Amino acid sequence: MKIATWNVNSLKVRLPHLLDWLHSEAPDAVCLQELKCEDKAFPLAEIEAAGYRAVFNGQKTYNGVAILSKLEATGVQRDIPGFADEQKRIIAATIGDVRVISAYVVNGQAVGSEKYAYKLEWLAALTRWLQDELAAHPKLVLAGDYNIAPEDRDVHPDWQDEILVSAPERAAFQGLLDLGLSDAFRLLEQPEKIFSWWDYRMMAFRRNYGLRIDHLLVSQALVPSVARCWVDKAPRKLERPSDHAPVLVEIKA
DNA sequence: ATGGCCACCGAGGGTGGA
Repeated sequence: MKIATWNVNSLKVRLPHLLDWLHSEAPDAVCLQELKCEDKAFPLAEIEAAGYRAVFNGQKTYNGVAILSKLEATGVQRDIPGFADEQKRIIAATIGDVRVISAYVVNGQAVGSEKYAYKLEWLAALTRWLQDELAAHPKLVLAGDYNIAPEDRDVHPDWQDEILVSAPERAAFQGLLDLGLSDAFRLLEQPEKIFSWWDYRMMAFRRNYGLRIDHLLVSQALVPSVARCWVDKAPRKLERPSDHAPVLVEIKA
């Protein structure tokens, strides 16, 4: 089973890239973030024509998440239960025997800002909810744009901002790992300087000035089955790309 | 020179992203 996460930065703009990529990579499930479209504008017909079902939680202009899958998605949950939030950042569904969550973590803008406080509150609520999800679903993948680079090796050294790498953000990421989740990417040998996001400016992609902020966390029951985890840089090289590249994990049957 | 790009909304520049 191949599961992917991809912040598409506008589903409308990136739909041609997404459809081509679904055809070439044929993932079993894809978690999307930053749809930036309302549910009524979701391009369901095009995605179904590509051989995928879709569940989604969209909003106008900002945020928005979806899960595409070849098999039917059941037990769909939108948003974090008990956490009042206008922003559409979570959708969860069961595909086969795996619980899949597509998460778009708050960016936070700047350390100490109101948005930063919201980021930490949101992550705390996510972590509380994940305890219940893990208890109910031993096989679970928490996939998404975390807006956190977990370690220094996940950051190009020229990154000067505190946001995305601050100690409280990294502690929140560790809090998710402490639930019994593992960063699939770090379960395996990896090359150095692998990133999942590159700024549109400064020729950052060409220079590989990036951050690894898109992650696939897997529950303990899945750890022995993780065969491969990688970033697919190909879509980032296309004309008018998302600033994020998709990240994939291969899970043995 | 403390920006540079991209997408959004909406009709032009402000906001947000990371």
